[in-house]
Amino acid sequence: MAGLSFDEQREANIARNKALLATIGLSEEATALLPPRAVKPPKKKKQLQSKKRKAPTPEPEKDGDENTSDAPPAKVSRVESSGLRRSGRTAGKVVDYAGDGDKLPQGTRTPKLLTEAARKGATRSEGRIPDQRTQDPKQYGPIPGIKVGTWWESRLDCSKDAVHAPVVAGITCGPDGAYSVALSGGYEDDVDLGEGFTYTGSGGRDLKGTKQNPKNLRTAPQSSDQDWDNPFNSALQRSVESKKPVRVIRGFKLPSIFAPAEGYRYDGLYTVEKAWQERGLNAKGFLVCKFLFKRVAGQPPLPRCGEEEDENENEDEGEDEDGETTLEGETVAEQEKEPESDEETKVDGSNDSPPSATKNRGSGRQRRATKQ
DNA sequence: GGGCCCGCAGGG
DNA sequence: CCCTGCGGGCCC
Repeated sequence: MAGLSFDEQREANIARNKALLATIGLSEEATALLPPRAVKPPKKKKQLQSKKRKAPTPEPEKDGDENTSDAPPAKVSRVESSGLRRSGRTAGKVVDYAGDGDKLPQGTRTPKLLTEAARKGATRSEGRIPDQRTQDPKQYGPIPGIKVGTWWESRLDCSKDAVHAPVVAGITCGPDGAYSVALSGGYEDDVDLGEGFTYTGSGGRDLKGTKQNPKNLRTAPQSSDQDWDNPFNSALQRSVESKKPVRVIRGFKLPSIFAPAEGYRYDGLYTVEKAWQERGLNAKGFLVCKFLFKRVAGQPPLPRCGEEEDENENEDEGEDEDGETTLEGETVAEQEKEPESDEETKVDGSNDSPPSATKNRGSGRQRRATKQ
């Protein structure tokens, strides 16, 4: 297996990944049916580029300022507020979360509920992201108060909500498997069918460059084999055995119709069905660790492309597409305590009313295709 | 639009 | 304390 061209190798890998997805009942055809608008017509790019940022505080850092959390509950809508952009490094620099001293006691930490907006089920995270983490990301299953479909502008915001702690890393390790993973592109032979996907592990990247050309990067192209000694990969391997659910977030860079147009979105819980190794799409064909994920049944349907939560508030239980009588009731486990609603009839997410979004942002993010 | 630092959170 | 990791902004 050395004579394959890049494209041939790519096709072979994708075919293999799809075949594995088929073993858990997922096919591309089924995926194509789901939404009315699977294929996205070319859209006209709208400005949307500027990352409006919630106004931090006029004063970069002021000592006094105790408990910043009492911020305005309302806030609402992600008003662009025109200018005002996250001035990265040069500006304030010291962002100092945790405000003054008061580091979390680590062991025992008062839960401290999220803001009203969060509990109410805001699909957007604006205005309610805590300055410092209020919940423990090192727990399996859903994060209390964070609904499926919650969206963040950045990985750091997602981290603050404890859904996926690392800011760069894609996998969070735990004793009985990974707590969470992030799908953000980066590997061309990963296949995302929404209800399931294949995922590539960590390691084998040349972050420090070469001796002659030293670098200090956070991500880089594959330069060696990935192995199971890698703590991230082994964690996902344990997930296969433990069957513990893994929180999944999809990022805007993911080349998939299930990727959010912007930012990062919590897509609920998945289980890792299988772990294996295969040749990656590297010129040298380095080995990569791969994993087969399957979405836990009974969760809100995944939005496609630009359609986040739309207005479809309660679409009743019209058992549409894939839903097909799954519902298992308690199968979803503690997805949330809602004893009254016997059926899944929309557990959470989906409802809510988008403040102003209306998201037309189709953001065409074309399918890969590069790398000819 | 690509290259390049550099901050953040976790683990060893 | 050092290193790693599917970010992200800035500069070129």
